[in-house]
Amino acid sequence: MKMTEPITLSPKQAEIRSRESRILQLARPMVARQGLAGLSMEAIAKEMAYAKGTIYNHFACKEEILLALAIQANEKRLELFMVATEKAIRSRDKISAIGVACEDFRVRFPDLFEIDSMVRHSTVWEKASQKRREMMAVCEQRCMGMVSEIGRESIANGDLILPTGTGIEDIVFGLWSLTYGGMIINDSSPGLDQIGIRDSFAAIRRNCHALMDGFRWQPLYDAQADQKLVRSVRATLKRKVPQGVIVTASDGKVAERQQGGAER
Amino acid sequence: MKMTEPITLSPKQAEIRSRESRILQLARPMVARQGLAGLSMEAIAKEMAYAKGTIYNHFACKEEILLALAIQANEKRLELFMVATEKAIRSRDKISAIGVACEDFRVRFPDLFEIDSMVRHSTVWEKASQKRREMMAVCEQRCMGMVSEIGRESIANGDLILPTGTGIEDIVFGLWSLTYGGMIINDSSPGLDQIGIRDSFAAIRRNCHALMDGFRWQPLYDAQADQKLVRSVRATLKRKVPQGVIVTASDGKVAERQQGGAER
DNA sequence: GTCATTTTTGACACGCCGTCAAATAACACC
DNA sequence: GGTGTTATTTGACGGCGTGTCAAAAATGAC
Repeated sequence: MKMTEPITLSPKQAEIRSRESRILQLARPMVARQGLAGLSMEAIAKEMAYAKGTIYNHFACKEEILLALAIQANEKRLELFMVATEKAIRSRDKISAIGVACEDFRVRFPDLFEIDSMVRHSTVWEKASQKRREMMAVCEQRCMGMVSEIGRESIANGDLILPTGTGIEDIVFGLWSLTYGGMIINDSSPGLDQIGIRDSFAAIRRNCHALMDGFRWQPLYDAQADQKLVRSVRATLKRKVPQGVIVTASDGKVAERQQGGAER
Repeated sequence: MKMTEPITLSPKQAEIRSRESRILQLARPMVARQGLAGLSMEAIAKEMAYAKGTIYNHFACKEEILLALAIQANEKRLELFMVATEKAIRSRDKISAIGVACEDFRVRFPDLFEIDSMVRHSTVWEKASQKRREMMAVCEQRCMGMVSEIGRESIANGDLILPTGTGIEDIVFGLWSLTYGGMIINDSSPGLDQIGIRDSFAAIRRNCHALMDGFRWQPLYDAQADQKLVRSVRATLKRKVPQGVIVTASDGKVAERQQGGAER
């Protein structure tokens, strides 16, 4: 029978723990290059000079690894959300700041963005373990919840008045659809810019504002003010969140590993 | 050396042609069930009682089959667009009608919807042949183009005045992102309705209207009028487009095969 | 009926998944 | 250090699938 967690880790235990994140580190570029098919348990084992079985001790299948990476992705995204909203005062500005954070995430962690979207396919989702699915769900709720909270703030101080039959979640859902959907379409629609979309991020941002304007969420869109805010949030993100990877062990503990950040 | 296309097909030629669509018919449910991984050239060959090599004569790889199905999907969607807009008079109503057509497509051809989104992944897209990719791009442009055209109509008669720096394509892109993104998120976000989204289609529709309202696209949203329109379009679609599959041979010829339609 | 051309066939080489009994390493206690 | 127990690692194995290609079979023109 297994006792409760020991206070100190034996050297062996520690080695096993660290292996977990090494696997994820190796897996990430594989997935980025070739999708789920490019992620090979065999290849990971060979690369790490372990037998295949050892890798399977950590993750029961490819999909588990993918989900673990997706969880990292959402943690990173949430981190960006936090940093982005720090300085904003009016609620609607906070929403805009989160939009910029989404762009930033997409640009600076394209592989994580991709992984996050892969995980949504039922064929992946269904193969992963209950436990990890729940962890993922929690991550997602935290992101959504943060935006909803800002919305409620806006309602409380009178900046937003909901039409009857519409909840703040519906609007959050809309902003999210617009942002996420726009990015997916932009990545995958051949000749979209040919049709007239030069800067798809700008278009997405503009559309989010139109959506909020449509609900008369105050203060209404002002091109100049928006541009200023976008620039400021981008600068903040660049300064406070250097390139990096959050490595999460399966037990939920988190370790940070910086890759290219100039500052500590 | 090959001559130009003969006017009449030899029996053998005809058999080969028809095999093409039989393959697609078989492939469709496979993909629907298990995604790309569930689509097996081997299984198709076995099912059809041909050798594997024969299947490879038609499609160089799984991805080719998937793309062929995606093309069918887009043809079907365009058909729904056409039918849906038939009766609308005001441009903005036509846009709403297309939104309803998107819902209808999602509901009645969920497998095609899924296939369409699978094809967007770079790992699939890149493996398919140039030729088929172009066919797909054309299909997509036709759908987009139809919506843009309606937008231009609105501008021409004064129902919509674009802000400077915004093109009609940007708004179309927004509507599309909202609709497509919303459906994807709805399918894949665990516990979205738990958070408060009961009827995601209604939410998407409402958000599309908010987006248009945000651009002051006339006539502005009116819940009653909208509900009436939605019902009417749904009825029209059900009547004029019974369940069916468009089967397209690789040469672009089209054959229709009805599955469950009561009327011819 | 003959022969050139087109089409089909299925064995083959390869790669990967996930399993599991046996081998090895770690540890706890004397 | 020795010994027995438990935890971990190993890699061969069966299964499934891809994509190829030389040989076999079918087709059709004369």
